[in-house]
Amino acid sequence: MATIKDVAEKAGVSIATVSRVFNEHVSVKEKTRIRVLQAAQELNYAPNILARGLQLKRTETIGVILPDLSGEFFSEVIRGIDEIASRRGYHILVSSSHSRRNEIEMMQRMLGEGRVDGLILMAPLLSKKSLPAIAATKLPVVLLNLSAEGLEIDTIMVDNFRGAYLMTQHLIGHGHKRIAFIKGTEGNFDAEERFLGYRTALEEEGLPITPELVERGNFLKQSGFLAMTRLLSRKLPPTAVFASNDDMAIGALEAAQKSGVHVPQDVAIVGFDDILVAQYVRPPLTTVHIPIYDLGSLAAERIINSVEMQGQSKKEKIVLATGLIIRESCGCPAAKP
Amino acid sequence: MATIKDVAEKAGVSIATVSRVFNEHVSVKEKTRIRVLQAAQELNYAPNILARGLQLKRTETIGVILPDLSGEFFSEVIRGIDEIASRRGYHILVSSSHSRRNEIEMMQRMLGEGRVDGLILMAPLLSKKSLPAIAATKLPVVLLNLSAEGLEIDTIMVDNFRGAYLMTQHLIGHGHKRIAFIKGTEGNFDAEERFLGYRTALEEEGLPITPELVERGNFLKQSGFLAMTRLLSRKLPPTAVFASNDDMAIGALEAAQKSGVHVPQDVAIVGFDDILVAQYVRPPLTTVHIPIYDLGSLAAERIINSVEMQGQSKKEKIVLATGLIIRESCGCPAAKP
DNA sequence: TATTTGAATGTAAACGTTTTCACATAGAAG
DNA sequence: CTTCTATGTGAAAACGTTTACATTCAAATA
Repeated sequence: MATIKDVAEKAGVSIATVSRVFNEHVSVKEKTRIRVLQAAQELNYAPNILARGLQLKRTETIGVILPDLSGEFFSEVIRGIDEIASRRGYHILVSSSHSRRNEIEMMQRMLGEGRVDGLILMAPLLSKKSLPAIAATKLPVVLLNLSAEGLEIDTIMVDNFRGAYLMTQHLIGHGHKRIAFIKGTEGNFDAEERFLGYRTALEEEGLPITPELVERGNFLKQSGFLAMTRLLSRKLPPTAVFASNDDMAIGALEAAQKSGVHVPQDVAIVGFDDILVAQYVRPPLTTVHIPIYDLGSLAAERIINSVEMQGQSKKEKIVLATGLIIRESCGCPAAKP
Repeated sequence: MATIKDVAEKAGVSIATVSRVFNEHVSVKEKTRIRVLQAAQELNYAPNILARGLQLKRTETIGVILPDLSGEFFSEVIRGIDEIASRRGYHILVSSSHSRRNEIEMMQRMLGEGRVDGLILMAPLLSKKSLPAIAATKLPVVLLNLSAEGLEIDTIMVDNFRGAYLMTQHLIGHGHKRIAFIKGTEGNFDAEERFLGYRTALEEEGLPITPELVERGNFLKQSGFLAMTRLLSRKLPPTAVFASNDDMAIGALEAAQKSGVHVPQDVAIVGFDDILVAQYVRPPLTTVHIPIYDLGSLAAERIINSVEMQGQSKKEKIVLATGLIIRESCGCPAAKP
């Protein structure tokens, strides 16, 4: 690869001048500017980003740590991030963390290595204890779907609580009294918020929270299937089931169909996330919509602003609204989108 | 951030020694090793990757350029890449190109800037003319789904031709004589291969290729819908429709249902890709399965090997097998997976 | 003409590493 | 007591940039 030195030599100038040309400095004569550009062109020169980054302490790269790279959810988030990042001239360095220990460690590494200018961190398993460490970092960080109450950290969240609350109310509105809940991964922030929404709605309506109607799950389809199977075997099975995400809801749907239980006639099933498949499944799934793409694009927007203001930007807590998507699996007559 | 110098000072050694400790050099006394590690720990030191990369001319990062970041397809590819990359200690730098000009330019930049050790390039719009430039690069490149016949470039492809060929034969086996085809994006490599498979099968069976049964499309659902609408308005409509991908097939399905045409009784519809939704749609879509995840993981495997052998590795052309997934939309009686 | 000014360019230090080479120390061999 | 050989460590160059400061040179001013 050609270096700035080669270009300087070929153009008969010093490396300083070449640098100035490439950084669009004012004081360089038009004639030499052209000569340098010409030489650079011929040598196929591109400034080495590492050397530049070392000098400037900027890399024009933002790191993204996500819990998992599979599934539609995360691809949407990445799409949102990438769209904004590339529009503003940034690159993105993606990593997926697979465990709790991993999350922290990757974060530390990314921040310490000087590889990225800022970090978008979606770490639903992160414990509250590690948050102060994040707040203390010099590098800008945006937290996705994780509360950092009272700390100086940018966060963007989805209104899990409200979504779950509204959905539960909707089911109650249908006249259901025995509404089961399939929880998400233990310790996962979103999972807890959603459960809270469910509980609160029940309490407000004066309905009991029956432990035998609250099942464990881990956000995977399979666990929804199993949870539903257990629910159906109860002496008094539920008349409605609220799964913490669509994948589990679809698993539950399959379990019901396998047992000859009709949805929504015998039991209503609803989910959360509004993934693409939700509308193709039979019956189409009533669910809570999350603005996934916006989650990513907003995060990118904020982190880049923060980077360009050198961390002087005011920290914000943004909560994105969720909304019910009424389809057929809750027992409503077929509704148009 | 703490630098190697700070650590050296704190530990009372030279920076060379610190460096040796972190690179697991042999000749450093156990006692000083511990002392250095201790100091590093206390200062929360992590080697600056830019400085190291500048010196070593390695970044342990591989670049990934994909045509678009939306949709299940690309998220699967990325997942495959990331899985292998992180297992082998590499990071991935993701970019999506939105146009043909973009593709080339991004590639050039990534390669020139020293940012990545190797590049995984999925650029279905890349013209053949730019391939020699790629072959000439020092940095390892793996091409995804793009033929580089006769050139010294690693490529990994999916057997589009065979998949389309088999699927067409399958439809012929059902007794169809008027089989329509909805093409993919003009100039897209996959699109062309698939069309070729369709044509070849028809020719071999002595069936005519009727121009009025070959419709344009662009791989988006909407275009499948429109193409199907046009097909249904023909004097002699097709009895089977083969869409170049599942998204368009699903669009076609919706068009048929909207016109009151029954699938598969009145017309069979099949797709290509085997995306997740394909199995949830009614009727479940018969399609061609592509090992998407493997495409990514194999690419990562190869590029990293290539990087670690400093480009001395033998270039290979790998073709991944595709296979029919028979569901109900082709008229076969419900088949178990 | 001699001096000042300002624009254009060059010189060299700095960024944080790795690594070659040289050096110091200590024990082994003569 | 010298000389030799390991063994561990340090000094300094190199990687490719940016930029503060120094220099040059021509035009403007006195």
